[in-house]
Amino acid sequence: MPELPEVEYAARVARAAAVGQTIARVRVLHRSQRRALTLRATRTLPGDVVAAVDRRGKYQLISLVSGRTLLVHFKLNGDWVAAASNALPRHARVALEFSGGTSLILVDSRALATISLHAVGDVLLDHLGPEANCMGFTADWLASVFRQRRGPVKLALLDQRVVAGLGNIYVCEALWYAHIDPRTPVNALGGDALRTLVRGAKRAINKALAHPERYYLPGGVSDAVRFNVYDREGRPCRRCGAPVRRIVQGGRSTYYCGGCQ
DNA sequence: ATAGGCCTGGAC
DNA sequence: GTCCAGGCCTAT
Repeated sequence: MPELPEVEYAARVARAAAVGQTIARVRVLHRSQRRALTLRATRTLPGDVVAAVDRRGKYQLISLVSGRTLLVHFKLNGDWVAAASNALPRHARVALEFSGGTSLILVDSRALATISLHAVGDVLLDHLGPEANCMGFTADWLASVFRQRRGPVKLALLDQRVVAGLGNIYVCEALWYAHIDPRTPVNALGGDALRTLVRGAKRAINKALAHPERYYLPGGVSDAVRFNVYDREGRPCRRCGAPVRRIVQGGRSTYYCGGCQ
């Protein structure tokens, strides 16, 4: 599920379920989780208290009263389930159990999500660019970054050092809003195009942030989800009617309108 | 720059 | 069976 809007929504779920709670036990339920969250680390968690939950890009930071941080990344399929009992949902991978009897459970069908524990004072996520939905993400910033890079704009926007929080869907949508061909080399984009691009990205993100619940409906995605180009290969562009095309860039699908982008 | 790996499930 | 998947890391 997770791109920036979904992670933002999930962080709210985690915040409501965990802040103020004392960790009683951490259960690692899939061995892939041990790569990031060692047995040694999990043993030090009971007794610590959750102080805050924040989002940065597609990461979540669970701050503990001890000053340590649990850093969470959902990758492709991760999500939180707040549970009131000991019953584990399908695909439960890690359970943070609290002293009051509730728990916060990482569910992740593909088991690619990671939770890692970091010491007091560790510098985290300093490689990330400005947040896609914040003031710091500007055309001037893009201009300064693109001056020293090359390659298609689609791949540049997926790079979290350039802008934090955009994934494959919203990069495609942002470029559609901006009328920009995803294959355009970054050095070919002038100031006007960059301003339009920043506006397009914020529009795509903010539209999704306004309806974060849409990915969480049981049984799949709701009818309210109407991407303009993502996953619409062959269907008419909602703006000009030309068929939406799919190409592969960096090994991943890019959708765009061949008529108006 | 590109491929491969991590994992599993769903669509075909 | 095959191919695909909203991410990121490492190796070539």
